[in-house]
Amino acid sequence: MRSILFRSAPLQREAVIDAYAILIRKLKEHSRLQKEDVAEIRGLTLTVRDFAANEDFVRQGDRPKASALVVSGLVARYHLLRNGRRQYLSFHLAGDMPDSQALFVDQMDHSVCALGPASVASIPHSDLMAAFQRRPSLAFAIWRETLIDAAIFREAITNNSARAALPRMAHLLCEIYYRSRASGLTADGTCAAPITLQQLGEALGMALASVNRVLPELRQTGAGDLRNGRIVVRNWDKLAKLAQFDPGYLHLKRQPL
Amino acid sequence: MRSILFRSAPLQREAVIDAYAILIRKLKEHSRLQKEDVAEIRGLTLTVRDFAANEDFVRQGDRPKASALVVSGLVARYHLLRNGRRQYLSFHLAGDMPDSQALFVDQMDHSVCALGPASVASIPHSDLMAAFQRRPSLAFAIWRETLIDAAIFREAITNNSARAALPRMAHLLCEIYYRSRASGLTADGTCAAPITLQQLGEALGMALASVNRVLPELRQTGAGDLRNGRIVVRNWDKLAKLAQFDPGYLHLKRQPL
DNA sequence: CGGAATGTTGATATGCCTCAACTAAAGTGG
DNA sequence: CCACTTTAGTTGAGGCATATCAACATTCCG
Repeated sequence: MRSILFRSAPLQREAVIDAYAILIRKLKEHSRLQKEDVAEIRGLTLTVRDFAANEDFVRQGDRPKASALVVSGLVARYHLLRNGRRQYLSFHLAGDMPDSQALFVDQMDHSVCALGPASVASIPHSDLMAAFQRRPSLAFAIWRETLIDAAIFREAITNNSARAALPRMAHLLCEIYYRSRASGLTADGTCAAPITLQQLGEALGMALASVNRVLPELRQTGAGDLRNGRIVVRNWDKLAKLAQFDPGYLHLKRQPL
Repeated sequence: MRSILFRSAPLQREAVIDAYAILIRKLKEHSRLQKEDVAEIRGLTLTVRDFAANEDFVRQGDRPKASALVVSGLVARYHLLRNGRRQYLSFHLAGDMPDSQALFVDQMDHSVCALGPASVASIPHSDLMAAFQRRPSLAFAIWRETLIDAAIFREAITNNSARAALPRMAHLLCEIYYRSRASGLTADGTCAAPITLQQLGEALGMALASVNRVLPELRQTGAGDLRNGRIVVRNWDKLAKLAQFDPGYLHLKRQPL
């Protein structure tokens, strides 16, 4: 857990500037921001830190005094069960605030970790609360963000409870790809998704062996794939149909795909 | 769908007064309310309606202009799948606001229905937004409410993905009972839960036949039961242990059970 | 270069689903 | 109020999807 503050100054400035822009961009995906809102965001104190793959930055039971903002990389929330098993709950891209709930709920009921190497900014709750007082519309934008999170959780309940292995896996790939695309993180029908097969199983409620049977099956359909830490979409319509994927629940601006 | 407005006046007044008290009580379960917050709540326009069992009051695709507040009875959120199957997502007791997300997310991605007969109050979004402007702390209390909802969704992901049938069912009973108790809705170790076995299966991602095998199995442990639309807790410690139930995620004030 | 993490594949077991037939209860209309 | 219809609950037989266990290949990383 190295803080970027210990790096060379130019790099730090660059990273911090990016972080503001990334948050602004993300909130604009679903909310209208006035100039004043943007100004408030730029007034927030951001401290960017780099994390290695599999490093936790929030743990179940913590009482954080700051909220995280993903600047780059992929992070995930997960429950830790008694038997040591993990249940991954959601994945978060650049611009996401994977622990914004800690603003109003004292104790973390889950952990958050980096999946691959990731940069995460930390924003003091006090800064956010002060900004909310001055600009309620900024609070509403972040509230909306947490509500979309909830919609993603709901979809995960349905996905893991009501869909067979293949469509279930396809649905998760659709979701990550669609959200990546909305955030401008895709290229050539691919996006980064540094998820191991073990983790994929722990997200979908499947055994590792099953993941290793279903993923090649999905590959063979020619619709899409997950390989070398990247999602590859070969035929979006086919993949979405296979997954019964309807992006409405993401509440993003509709865009052709 | 009969509006209580068509009933005799005294009944209406009684119901409306109850509804305010119920919301105030509920928010106090996790948030501190100042006198001014309570006054704002009492200034909201509430319209109470009665619903029959299985009646929807919000539908997937709707763009509601008012938020619902459960006054009595049990309601549930659910996804409707292409094949007509339902996936129940969460259950809501008196005091809950099962569609508060509609305040900031335009279109409903799920439906809400009454499970048994239920009374539900409707609060115009405009009223709520105006109250939020005057009392940000009230907005934060309701925000917190939506964040606890999200925690319940997360737990459902874990429950339906990582637990076998018996503990899974036990966990849901624990949750509903624990929340009922926090809201003062239990008596003699029982609480109302007008859920059919079919619906129980559609909440837990289990086939009806499986529910009909696992429920008697749970009954035989002597820990708890669901019968005639009521949850019966015979041995809380045993039930909670069986379910691996840890109420932390509900973020309520801890209370001995 | 060695060890750990990740990915692959096969054999076997089993929990849960599907299908089906039936009972019991509840609600409805004559 | 009773016959009828519908909904809810029960139970059995059989099959299949997915878990579990195990051995091994591969890649990553220090």
